[in-house]
Amino acid sequence: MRVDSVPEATLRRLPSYYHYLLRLREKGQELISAAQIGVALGVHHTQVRKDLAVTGSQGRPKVGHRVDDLIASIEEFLNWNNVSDAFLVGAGHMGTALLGYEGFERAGVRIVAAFDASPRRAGKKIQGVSVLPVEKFPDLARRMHVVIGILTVPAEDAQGVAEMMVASGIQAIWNFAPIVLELPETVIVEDVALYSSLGVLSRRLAVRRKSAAARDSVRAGP
Amino acid sequence: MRVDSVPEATLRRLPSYYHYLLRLREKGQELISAAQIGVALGVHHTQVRKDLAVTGSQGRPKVGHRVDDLIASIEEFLNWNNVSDAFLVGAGHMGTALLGYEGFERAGVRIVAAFDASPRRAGKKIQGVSVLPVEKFPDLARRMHVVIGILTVPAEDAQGVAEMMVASGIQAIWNFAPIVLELPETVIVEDVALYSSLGVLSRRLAVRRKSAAARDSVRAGP
DNA sequence: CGCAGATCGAGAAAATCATCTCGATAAAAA
DNA sequence: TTTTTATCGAGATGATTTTCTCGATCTGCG
Ligand SMILES: NC(=O)c1ccc[n+]([C@@H]2O[C@H](COP(=O)([O-])OP(=O)(O)OC[C@H]3O[C@@H](n4cnc5c(N)ncnc54)[C@H](O)[C@@H]3O)[C@@H](O)[C@H]2O)c1
Ligand SMILES: NC(=O)c1ccc[n+]([C@@H]2O[C@H](COP(=O)([O-])OP(=O)(O)OC[C@H]3O[C@@H](n4cnc5c(N)ncnc54)[C@H](O)[C@@H]3O)[C@@H](O)[C@H]2O)c1
Repeated sequence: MRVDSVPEATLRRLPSYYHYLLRLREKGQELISAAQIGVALGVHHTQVRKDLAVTGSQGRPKVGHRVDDLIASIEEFLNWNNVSDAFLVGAGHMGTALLGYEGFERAGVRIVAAFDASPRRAGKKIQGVSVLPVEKFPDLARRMHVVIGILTVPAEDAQGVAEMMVASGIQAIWNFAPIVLELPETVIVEDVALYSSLGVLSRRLAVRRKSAAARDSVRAGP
Repeated sequence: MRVDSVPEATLRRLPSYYHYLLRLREKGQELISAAQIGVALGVHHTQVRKDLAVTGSQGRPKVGHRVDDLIASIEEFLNWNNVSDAFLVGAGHMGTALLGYEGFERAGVRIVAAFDASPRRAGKKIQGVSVLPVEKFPDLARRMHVVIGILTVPAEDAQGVAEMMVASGIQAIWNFAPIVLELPETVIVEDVALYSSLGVLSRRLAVRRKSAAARDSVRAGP
């Protein structure tokens, strides 16, 4: 029996519903229909219903869903109401940006310490989070029962650091390095593939230019 | 006739092949089979073949593909060999991290200027890139024919800034804010949904914990 | 030179994901 | 009260993506 039979695509859309709903709540709106969500976020309304259904939230005909309920359901479904501690390794450009961000707490993650191999970085504090020598990671991770690791080291160091994380009890890795980590299947790895996103953008732009050029040459006459 | 009939999933996998191939080349490897790529990156080998096929690259039976050829094909397909200029708006934490990153040039994008609304930031240089007052964006974008915009402002400012970008001739937006932008369909928007990725991670971890707990309670006896 | 083994690539089959259809339901209007 | 209307949710249909199957091709070895 599959415990987790929720489509990955659904999982990826839920956070976007969530942020939209937060904005609605801020504006004081109490009710919302799947159709409205769909229009705002560019998703088909039946898809929105299916997505919301997996969180267990129910809507009422003619009324829609209570914004508060939806927010709570999504939070519970994603486990965003229980904040977990996380360790970050690689306090460079990207690592620093993540450390300075308050938004992750609402997404169930609190970065409680950062680690770096460079003596230049270790010892400092970034946004109130201490940067420690990476050698201290294993011991601290075990003692604090930290199971989430955030990986922001250069690609060539990523595999090694990831193995160290797993050996220290880390169960899930949020990986920013452009490399596919080879780890035991039991470890959850989520890649932030910035290049993928750039690839899509670049390709779309190139196709657009090409078809524009083709149109122009047709217009000019063959 | 659809010009761009390439699955989005393929587009997203290509950069990961690309980085893997770069590492192979560095190690001096000249040939590679689809099966080997598949094993290394966790993709089915027939899928790898289909993906590589869209770039126009051909392999030879019994030998595989030339690493150099594959790299060149992917670069050409994604238009990563033509570097385009880009403007970034929002020189905060995330914006600064992106400005400090040399890797984007290999992905066809060069950030040539940054813009910010805060007088504290405007006027400085970050990693050699000038930060200008955001008011200068429209004029400069037109004059320099910049068509790519990178959006790293807070979510509540994102829609407004995006509209300003589009009004200034921007055709593609790389959006880091957790909001779905409402723009003309002709504008290419690529969302870097960091929260989506965190949602997947969080959910997987929660499911894992739940099933572990269930197992334990069964073991303890019903 | 002919055969064995590895690999490719095209097309069929299967799985997954998105959209469409429709009856049910609750609120509001007649 | 009855009708109308907006919305939900379940199941059928359709589209897309992934995996399977198989014949073709190329290299190296006997
Ligand atoms: N900065 C970006 O905008 C950006 C964009 C896309 C991807 N990335 C990826 O994110 C990762 C980090 O990028 P960055 O720009 O922050 O790099 P960076 O060089 O600024 O930071 C890397 C940090 O990791 C530390 N480090 C190196 N090896 C280590 C080890 N073994 N243990 C602990 N710490 C170690 C370094 O001391 C440094 O502080 C890279 O893999 C990069 O490809 C970054
Ligand atoms: N930092 C992160 O790790 C992180 C993670 C996920 C998402 N994000 C998203 O990225 C965006 C930026 O985050 P950040 O942490 O860099 O925020 P930040 O506050 O550090 O930076 C935002 C910058 O935008 C500037 N700005 C605000 N309004 C502007 C306007 N109208 N025109 C021009 N500049 C303007 C501000 O002056 C500031 O310098 C946010 O939408 C955030 O949700 C950031």
